[in-house]
Amino acid sequence: MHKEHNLTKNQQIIFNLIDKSSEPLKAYTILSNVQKKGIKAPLQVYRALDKLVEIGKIHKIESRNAFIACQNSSCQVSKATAFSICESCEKVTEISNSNLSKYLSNFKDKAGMKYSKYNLEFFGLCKKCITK
Amino acid sequence: MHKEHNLTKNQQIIFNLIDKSSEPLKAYTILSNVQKKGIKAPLQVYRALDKLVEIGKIHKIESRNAFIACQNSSCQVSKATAFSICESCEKVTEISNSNLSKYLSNFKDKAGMKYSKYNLEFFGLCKKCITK
DNA sequence: CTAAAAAGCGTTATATTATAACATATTAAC
DNA sequence: GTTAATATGTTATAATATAACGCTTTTTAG
Repeated sequence: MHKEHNLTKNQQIIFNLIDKSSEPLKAYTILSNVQKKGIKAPLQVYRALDKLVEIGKIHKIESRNAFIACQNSSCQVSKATAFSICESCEKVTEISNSNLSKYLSNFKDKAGMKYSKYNLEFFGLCKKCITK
Repeated sequence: MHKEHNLTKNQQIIFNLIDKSSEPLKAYTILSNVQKKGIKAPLQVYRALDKLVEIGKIHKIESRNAFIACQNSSCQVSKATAFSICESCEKVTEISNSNLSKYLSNFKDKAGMKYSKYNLEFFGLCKKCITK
């Protein structure tokens, strides 16, 4: 079992929005969607995002500057993340593959660097978009 | 053999700067360093960067919004990139490991997506920083 | 060759993403 | 119940990136 994080009000509002979204959300999209709930400033959004990323409830898709909810119950802290990104429809899916994560977590480069984290983004066309 | 790209003046100026740098450079750092050479506006920098990325002469480190020269003669088009990033000194190295690239290029996820590209960033502490 | 297409350039303005700084409030730990 | 840590609200601003326009140069195909 992992530590339960009791989200604060702002964190909960923002997590709920991201969690129910079918696509990654950008910070200012989030802002415009939560203004009716009293979150008025970018910084309020970024602070909540920072915390949610830190505790692994959401992930940042670096190539898109957007955020999605963690779809992988085992990555409570986001130290090993992999995503597939459709370059046509922009659908993003978190990849949960123990073979892949094992391979990458054990990867050693020749420079002798000690890795504590990785992020992998695959790009291509999803099934739907291939046939278009 | 791959296609030789003749860089234009702006592209060459900017590539030279990135290539001789020991660390990833940000767009506005680049701008301030090439103003004496007549490149005055952000867009001139971004256009050159876009092209240099497209032809594989440089790569963007997504987590840092910064650019480094390709250190891997075989990746003329940047479709398969991997980097190690030291979270202490911010040193970035391009990983050139045929086992890794083979593994990732052949990776198939269960969603049946066809991948044409990937980018992997490892984070940790480099040898120097571990002992500090 | 040479005309047409493609790529690049220079410039101004502006959009988008993210953080600094400061005062106050809430929560958790002892 | 005081203290330390975390979170909040707010204003301002920094940092990153693109839109739109007109013009020039280079490449390509006939």
